[in-house]
Amino acid sequence: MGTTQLESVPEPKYWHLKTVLSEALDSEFTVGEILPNERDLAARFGVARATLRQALEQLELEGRLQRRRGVGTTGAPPRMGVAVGNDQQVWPGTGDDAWQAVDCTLATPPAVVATALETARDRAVHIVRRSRVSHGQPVAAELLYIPVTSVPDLTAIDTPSEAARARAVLRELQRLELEGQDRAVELGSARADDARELDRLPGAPVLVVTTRFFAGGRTAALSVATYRADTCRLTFGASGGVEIHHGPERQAS
Amino acid sequence: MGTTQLESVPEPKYWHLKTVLSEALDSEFTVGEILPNERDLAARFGVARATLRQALEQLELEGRLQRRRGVGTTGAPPRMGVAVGNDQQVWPGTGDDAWQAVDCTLATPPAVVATALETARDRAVHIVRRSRVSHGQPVAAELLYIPVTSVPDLTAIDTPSEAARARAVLRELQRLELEGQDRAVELGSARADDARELDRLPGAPVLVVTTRFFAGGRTAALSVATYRADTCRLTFGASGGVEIHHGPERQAS
DNA sequence: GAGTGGTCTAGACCACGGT
DNA sequence: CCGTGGTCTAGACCACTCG
Repeated sequence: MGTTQLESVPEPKYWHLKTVLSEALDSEFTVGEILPNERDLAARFGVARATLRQALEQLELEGRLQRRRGVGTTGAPPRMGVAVGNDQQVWPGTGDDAWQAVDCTLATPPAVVATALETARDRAVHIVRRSRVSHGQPVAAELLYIPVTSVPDLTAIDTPSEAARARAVLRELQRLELEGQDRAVELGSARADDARELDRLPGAPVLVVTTRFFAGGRTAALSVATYRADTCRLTFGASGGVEIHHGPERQAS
Repeated sequence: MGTTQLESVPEPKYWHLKTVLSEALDSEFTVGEILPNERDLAARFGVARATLRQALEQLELEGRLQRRRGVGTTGAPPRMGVAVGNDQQVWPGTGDDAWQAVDCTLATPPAVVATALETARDRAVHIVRRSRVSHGQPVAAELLYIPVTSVPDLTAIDTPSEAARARAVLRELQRLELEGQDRAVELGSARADDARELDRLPGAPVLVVTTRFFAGGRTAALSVATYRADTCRLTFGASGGVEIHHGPERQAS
């Protein structure tokens, strides 16, 4: 690689650093290999640690590396494809292995959820927590809001565990006829509890997938699933997702 | 002798700041209103500017506010829903209002694209650039890679503009029978050219939507679309979804 | 206890948008 | 020109993991 050409508009240092490190990751480091610590790297490049960190943050955001406090910085494997929607629309928990029910509580939903459900603010809803694991790693945490009116026949429960109660609610929900659903994806940052479940620090970037389930002319359930943005590539559609994709570089203009 | 401290986990300052500011945005500021500059805010909260900025960065990531160099920091409108996939699978540029063709070049694709297209590294592809505007704002930039073999009958062109050539390629592509498509969403950071087109700084967070189009048993085209993550909520509407949102025509200032 | 990444400070200068 | 956010520095201390 040549020397950087001096430009009329100087490139920020951290941006140039990011490029250099990215290339080094491609050529000189293997996945999982730990690279020098931040103080050494900063010294090696002749920049302040904060500047070096700015580059590392971007690379972590792009899923190129992984940093763990007390341990070090390692090269990251390519993002895993996580199927989040096949064409068929189904209730949550249907023939599903990907998600695992955790627990279930009965509470009044936050304001945003209430409006999305078109329910009164003070109507209680079931809140089912589920978690999703892929390739041995936690990849998503979900909160499923189900108005009590959607599962009226839910028998008074005498279940051994929270998880069992969650499954009972889902089973009841599946008896309704699903009329349609609706999905949105946006960027967010992990709340404290989600962060813990996803093994990340609070504020870590996440992809929030919001799904509305329609039945009986109403919104019968609302799912808010937060996926680790650094390790996941959300896939929609038929095939099982093949290609990875990082990368810069296009021909010059 | 230790006195046991119950709240032994101190919340980071920037995290607390973020919460306070977020509440202030909800109650005390209207959309578009400019809030005090960073130096004032930092002084007001008794923290260093860098710490204050850490909080602002998160809020910007979540689409709560918008910062522009030389201007200031303003409250942001709710994210706009951007339809990125209806169930029907169609070729790009079909009955299309959302996207606008910009130009078209012929070049060899980057390595990642070549493998995704299952084409030889040195085979040229058409690269069509398109941009998408919603509510008067640029929201996405797209690169469409189309192997020359997908549009063999493309006549030697004598078009007045680059944009016209782009449209010609798309028209030719639409003559094939679309056998299926494949989508993935992941987090990325804007390359320099995309950033310019999206009116953001390089490195700004973007949602990268990769779509593969299948025809004739091959991947006939590959679309890589980068959406502004701060202002966009990608919707995959299926049903007769009730999408609202709001082009709030507030007075220009 | 040693070493790692995470947080925080108090400055400085730069690039940009408006006047 | 001025004021804004963007970049950068050279330190410091904290929280965590591991041997």
